[in-house]
Amino acid sequence: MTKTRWLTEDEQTAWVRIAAVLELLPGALDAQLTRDEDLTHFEYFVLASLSEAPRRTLRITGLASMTNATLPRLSRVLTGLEKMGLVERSECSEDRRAKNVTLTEAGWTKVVRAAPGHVENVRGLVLDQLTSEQVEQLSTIAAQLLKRLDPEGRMFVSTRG
Amino acid sequence: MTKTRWLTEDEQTAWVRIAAVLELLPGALDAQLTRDEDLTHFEYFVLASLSEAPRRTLRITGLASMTNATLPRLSRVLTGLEKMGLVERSECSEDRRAKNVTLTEAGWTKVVRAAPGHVENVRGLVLDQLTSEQVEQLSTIAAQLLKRLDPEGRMFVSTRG
DNA sequence: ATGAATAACTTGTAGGTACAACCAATATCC
DNA sequence: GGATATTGGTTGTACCTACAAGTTATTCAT
Repeated sequence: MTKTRWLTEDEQTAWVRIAAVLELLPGALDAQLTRDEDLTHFEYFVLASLSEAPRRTLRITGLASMTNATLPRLSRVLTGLEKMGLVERSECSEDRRAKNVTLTEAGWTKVVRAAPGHVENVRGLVLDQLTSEQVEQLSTIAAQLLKRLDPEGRMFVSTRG
Repeated sequence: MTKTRWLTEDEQTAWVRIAAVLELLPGALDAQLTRDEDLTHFEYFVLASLSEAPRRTLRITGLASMTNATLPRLSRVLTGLEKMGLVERSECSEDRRAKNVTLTEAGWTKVVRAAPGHVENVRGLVLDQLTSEQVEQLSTIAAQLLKRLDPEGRMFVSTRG
């Protein structure tokens, strides 16, 4: 138990700002999607992840890992998406304990329909608020933080394998 | 309805990383506080906000605005904190509709006790992962984003009035 | 083989948050 | 000064998420 290294004034200011962004940005992302597409950001992320997977299909455990969801949480979200007709569960031929989830045609249509508004929102809230140099800086910073937050790179799938 | 400006490859990479940080960092902040102090990050933030207020007292509406909480949410969280003996409600003399919340002595002790671990965590997860130049960059970037996310500066109280 | 440990999901239950409805007090308007 | 609108806060209800327990299938040791 060593002595606490308190924050300098600049660090304090930086952290207050960062914490505020962490508090506000997720809500702003959710708001647009629920308003326009009746999807939470998490549901959208699930659908988008499936849409990029080979055959638009993933194992449930794999999807949970990629989306940082617990298995119970994902299980229930999938049930909801299944009721909306956006995804389908099916047996996994390789491991009979496991199940696959597939994006249905309606699910694919939904993602395609939702993507432009979401992208506009991301631009409006973040990318267009910054210079391209700042976007570059933020990208580097985020990558740096993820070394600690996600050492195994669970949240990065095929992208730059 | 104009044509969508899709993300460039660099923007895409940046956004995937940012979204991952948004997903993972709040959980990591919560985890330490609930493990070590049995407080959610939001509860800690409420207590910390009170601890910095004059007379350690605030109007409930003001506190809700500062913490980006809805009134119902804050009301219930305060009930919980009150049951733990960390805060107290009292009548507001200026407006009899309103109520004040005050940090109790036990609440003050709790914040003082919780702060070092929380600060260490913030250092370990964020500040110490970056160069001081990057912290500076991130601070500027966050300020830039808050112009849009929090145009009235609700989440900034006395700090640099 | 057969029994123990583990893995992939699902479901029971509890706690948290949002939206809407509610009550009390103040401000407004004629 | 009395009806109406607005503000401050709490509570009812519904949904969502977490933790723990349960179910079925696989693996591994003997």
